[in-house]
Amino acid sequence: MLDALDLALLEALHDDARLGPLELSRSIGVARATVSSRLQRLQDDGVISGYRAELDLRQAGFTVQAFVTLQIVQGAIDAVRRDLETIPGVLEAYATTGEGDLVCRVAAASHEELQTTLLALNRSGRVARSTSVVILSELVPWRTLPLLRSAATSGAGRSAMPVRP
Amino acid sequence: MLDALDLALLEALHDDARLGPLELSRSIGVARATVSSRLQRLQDDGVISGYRAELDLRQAGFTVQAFVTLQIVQGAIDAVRRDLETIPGVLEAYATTGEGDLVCRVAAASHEELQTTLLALNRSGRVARSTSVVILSELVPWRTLPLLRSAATSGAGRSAMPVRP
DNA sequence: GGTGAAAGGTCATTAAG
DNA sequence: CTTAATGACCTTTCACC
Repeated sequence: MLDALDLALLEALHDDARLGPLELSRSIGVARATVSSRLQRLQDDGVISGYRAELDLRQAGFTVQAFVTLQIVQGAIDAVRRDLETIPGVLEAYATTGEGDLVCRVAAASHEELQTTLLALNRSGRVARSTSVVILSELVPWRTLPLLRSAATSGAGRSAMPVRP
Repeated sequence: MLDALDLALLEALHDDARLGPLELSRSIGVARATVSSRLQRLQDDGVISGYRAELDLRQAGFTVQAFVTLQIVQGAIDAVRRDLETIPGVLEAYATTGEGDLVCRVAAASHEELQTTLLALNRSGRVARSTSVVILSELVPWRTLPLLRSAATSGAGRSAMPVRP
């Protein structure tokens, strides 16, 4: 379980992943060695899975995104997954419950290009039916911290809150 | 438009956002100053929108995710957006075309907790109908590079020195 | 290219559960 | 007694001018 110090580290690194141990230790108010060991633990536990540069697809010219639900023929999920991997416009894909078997997220530079990508999906031969909804606007940008905050031990669980020397 | 050098930078930083200009210049094979100026341009253009630590929700204990489609009452989108922001389990939300007006992604530590979050969504009063599909497995992990590669000007190779126009 | 500043590692000491 | 945090040391490496 995460405590207040873990959460402070995650919050800081969520804003800027390139902050170093020294800067983190100053902004949070704990020793540098403490920051390092906690970060090591978070990485070893896999809570921090990596440090990534975030790319703005819109600024890169891909202004259209859509959620696509696919119904596929029995037992073809793995084949469809391989097909999806070869289509550049597919940003992510998940197997799901419900009427569709699979939901994927697609990006394109224009509606025409989106249509091309959707046709590529259907051309797979293993796709029985597809329905797509186009994203009009972003209401809540991607975030994970509120969820982590709601689960963190509120200070009583572990020892260290920032203590001034 | 992105060229081969931009793409190489984005690929490297997508793997590890904490690489510095020196290490980038070595792995790509261009001068340090070139890397710095290109990075500056990518950031100024907003293509690189930030450097973030990627958190693994599953490792943090949130093993359940779902896509939720909401139909809402006329003109209540903004009110619903504010409601969604207050619910920690909501990871992201988008206004969409189609039968639903809105699609959001929700995470929870268990099916019980997921149900609690779904109930919180419906309790909003402005939600007419909601349908949710639970994510069973991740078929294609989030990626943007294939799309960027497909659009990059396929000019100079990587061993040759890309020259800025 | 040179320089000042961090990163990364180790360790003895201290405090707390 | 076990676990964690601390501050201080070190060397190497990087970022900025």
